[in-house]
Amino acid sequence: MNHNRFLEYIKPYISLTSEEEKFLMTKVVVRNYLKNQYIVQQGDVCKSANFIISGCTKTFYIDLEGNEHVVMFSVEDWWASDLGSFITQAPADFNVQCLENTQLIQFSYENLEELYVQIPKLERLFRKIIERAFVASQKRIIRNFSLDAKERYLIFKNTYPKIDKRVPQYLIASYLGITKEFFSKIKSQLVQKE
Amino acid sequence: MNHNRFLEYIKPYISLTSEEEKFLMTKVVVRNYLKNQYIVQQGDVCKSANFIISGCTKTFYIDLEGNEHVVMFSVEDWWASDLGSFITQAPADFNVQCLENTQLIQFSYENLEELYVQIPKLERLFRKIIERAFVASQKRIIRNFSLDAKERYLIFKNTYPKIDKRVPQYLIASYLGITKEFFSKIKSQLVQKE
DNA sequence: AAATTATGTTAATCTAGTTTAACTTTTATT
DNA sequence: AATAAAAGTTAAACTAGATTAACATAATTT
Repeated sequence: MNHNRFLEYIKPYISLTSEEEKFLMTKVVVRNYLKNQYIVQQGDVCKSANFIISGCTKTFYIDLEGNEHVVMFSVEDWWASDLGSFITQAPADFNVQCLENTQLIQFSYENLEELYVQIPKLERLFRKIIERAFVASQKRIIRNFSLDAKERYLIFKNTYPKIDKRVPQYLIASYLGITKEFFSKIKSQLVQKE
Repeated sequence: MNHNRFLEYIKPYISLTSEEEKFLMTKVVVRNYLKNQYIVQQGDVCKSANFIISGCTKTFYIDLEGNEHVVMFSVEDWWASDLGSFITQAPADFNVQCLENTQLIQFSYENLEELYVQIPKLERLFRKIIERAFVASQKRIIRNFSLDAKERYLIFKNTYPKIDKRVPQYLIASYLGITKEFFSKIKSQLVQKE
């Protein structure tokens, strides 16, 4: 029944027969992680594509100075993997860590390759998912260049109101590319205006 | 013969029979643009996926203050489209303009959909291409947050030495997210160190 | 309930990068 | 060849955001 969430998720993209759905289910693993556990560690190979059934993760990078930079947050119906590491099976640049207890559906690299062969429609599914992710990523680059931190925060808050309330504020600051101190300043300015 | 460049390009990803190659060729158009011409205009729908045979383009965004922000450069063997507009067939956020006379292979939206049906391997091809593009885009976001402008420029110069020499410097500044004046300062600092 | 530890705020000082403006060099156009 | 337009440089004044540091308020752990 935990698979259902994934099967619902893919319906707007492709339709599978019930046999295909059953076969797919035999090729995935449902796994539970506790808050603060790592799903992927920088330097290790990301062995599975992870779909979130419940919970919340941060994907982040520790730079050479030891500073943490949040690349993305993932919640229900989204993915939490180091895709670069997964597709090349090379060491990960990013960490993925649980911000809450999190339940995942995991596609191992080998099983997903097999699924692509057995159910070619899945190529289409993942093509479409990644197309959208790429477009969002490009737009974020542009926003980072053309908007100041306050504007970026307002867009974030509007786009992901649940995440804004759900994760520690210093991680949102990191996602926005600013320090927690400056983020604090921005928020107090926004409160005063109301 | 202009198709050959594309057929070579896809070989690392998928292998097509010669019938498939021929069919594919009937579904694309080769088109020539002059320097400064627009392939895609912000506000219009991006009607085709464009593969560059020769030439060079910039993909850019004009913000509300009228400032230009370069999202990417594209040269031979790369793509020059507003993918977000193409996949949704909604108005483009970005412009794509030729920096040189440019020859393209164009896949119209309808023809590409048909190609996906007739040659399902193409789903795999485009999945893999976009996976890589997404990974590169994520890494760029992180670099923009964790490195200063000088470091970003050195990485750009190393990664795309040809582009560095091929396009106007003020566009590279825009791609790096800095002003042309500050870019000029950085470069003179780098020259002095040698 | 006390004590840690994690998270959040405020304010002073500092800096990477912007803005403005004047100037130089290169490239296109007549 | 002359002129205009586009691209690139330099320098002074300025600002968004970083840094440092001290403090405040949750949230956990003992």
